[in-house]
Amino acid sequence: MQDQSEASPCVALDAATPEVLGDDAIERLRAIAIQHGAVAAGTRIFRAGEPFRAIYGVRIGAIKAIRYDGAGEEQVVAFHLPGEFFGLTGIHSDRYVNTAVALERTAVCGLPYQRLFHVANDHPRLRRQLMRLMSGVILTEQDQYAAMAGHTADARLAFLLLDLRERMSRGGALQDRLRLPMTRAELGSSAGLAPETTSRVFQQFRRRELIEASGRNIRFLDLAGLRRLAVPLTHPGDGSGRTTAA
Amino acid sequence: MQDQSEASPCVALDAATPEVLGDDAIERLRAIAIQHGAVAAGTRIFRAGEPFRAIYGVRIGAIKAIRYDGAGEEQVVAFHLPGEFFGLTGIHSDRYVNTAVALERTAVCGLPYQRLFHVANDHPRLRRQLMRLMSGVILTEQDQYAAMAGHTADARLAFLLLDLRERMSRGGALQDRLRLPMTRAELGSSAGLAPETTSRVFQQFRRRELIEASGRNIRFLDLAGLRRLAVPLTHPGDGSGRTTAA
DNA sequence: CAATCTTGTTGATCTGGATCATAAAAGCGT
DNA sequence: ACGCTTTTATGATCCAGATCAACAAGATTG
Repeated sequence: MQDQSEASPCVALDAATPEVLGDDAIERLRAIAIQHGAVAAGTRIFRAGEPFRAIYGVRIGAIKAIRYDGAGEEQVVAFHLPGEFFGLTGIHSDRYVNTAVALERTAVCGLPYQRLFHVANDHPRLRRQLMRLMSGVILTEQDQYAAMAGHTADARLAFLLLDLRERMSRGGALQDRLRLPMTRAELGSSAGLAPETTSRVFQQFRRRELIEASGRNIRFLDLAGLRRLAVPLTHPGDGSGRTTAA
Repeated sequence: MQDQSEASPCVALDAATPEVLGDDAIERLRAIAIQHGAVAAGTRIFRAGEPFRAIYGVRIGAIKAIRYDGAGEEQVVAFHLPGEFFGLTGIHSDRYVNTAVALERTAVCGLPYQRLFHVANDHPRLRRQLMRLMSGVILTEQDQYAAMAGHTADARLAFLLLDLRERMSRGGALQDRLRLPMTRAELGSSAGLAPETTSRVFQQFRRRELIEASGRNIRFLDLAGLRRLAVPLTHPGDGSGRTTAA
């Protein structure tokens, strides 16, 4: 458990700073958080059907949440990046409904739900933060849904790339280069597209000089062009004029 | 505000009975709940961008949550039926992100969020219930997403019909007849399909004798057949062997 | 460093569903 | 009951993307 990288500790519940939660809450969260060591790509954090115990935060790496579609075909439901939480559907069902798999060398931390709930009993601000967190997940989910339903392959992937770009540069300035943690097939699956289509759309983006891409390394060349292409997720009146999911 | 029909009062937070929450909590919830009178089809409960004040529960009727896609095209994000809550994305954003429109003569009740939160301060069980509620919404959203992404029009609509059937017979026994509160176009939009396609799939279902349908009145003739067709949402290990979203 | 396996690319073909167009029904207001 | 509007049905055409297939390029492993 050599935590040289203290990046995105579990305690930073959806960017909740000590000022937001108060020192005591942070302290107690730190006490119940289970910092798991880094695991290799392909490791399952939990499987669908297992009893629900804890919600998880990503510290470093990336997670995919998948389901097995009738014929055993894997379907990607969501990606989870550092600073984000997953496993929340378990609260309702008392079981995990998705299977969570590490996409690369990944470290997560667990917040046992019962204990988390107890801590929240003493900290109204933590309660508020939890509600915000869950609401944010609903929002992201809806954004995703709205962006995929009834739109072209280019629009979907442009949306996804811009979304990943925002989420992969948590806190820091937005990068114009990034290394995708997932395969084309996984990216496609999450957008309801065949792997071949995903690959072809990437080629198209390259030809149009919207991005550079060699393997999983992406470089954004023309953000405006991509945004024009992507499904515009207008959240009117939020003042920031932002277009992609938070 | 003549509430002759006390069906699905706002207080029954996701099927939370007095035994679950305790009498006092129920009492206080009742005190803050705002029972709105029935409104006509087409009435907007709130608009995207408006400041968030309350979450809403459907008492009677039905709601569609919509977004306006770039060109002003309306996209249905979700339907809300009696006993269900909506507007929860506002918690995160402090603004409503969807527009909520009554599909038919509809009565809703509002739970002002700040007050709800205050009540919850005194009632741990209500807090737990709220978390469950939000988690359940995330789950439903994901189910929807997984059911739509990368599946055929038949599969999507079969899923939707079965899902609506379950949700429209809250509590009571499942009906084999039901009256859809939405048009083909709205149904299609929520599944990412063109209205024409929706209509054609309905015809196909009729020919195959899976359903009877005259206008918005549906009669289920062959549930097993529909289920075979629909995207199977296996939630493994939940014991009930249920297939559609909760 | 081969040998193997996974991932990514590209081509050819085929089809499900969008789109365009038109007509028949339902609703609905008066 | 009568127009008027909205919704539903159905046909014809077209195209985006799935599917099948083959291969190139990285990764991984012994």
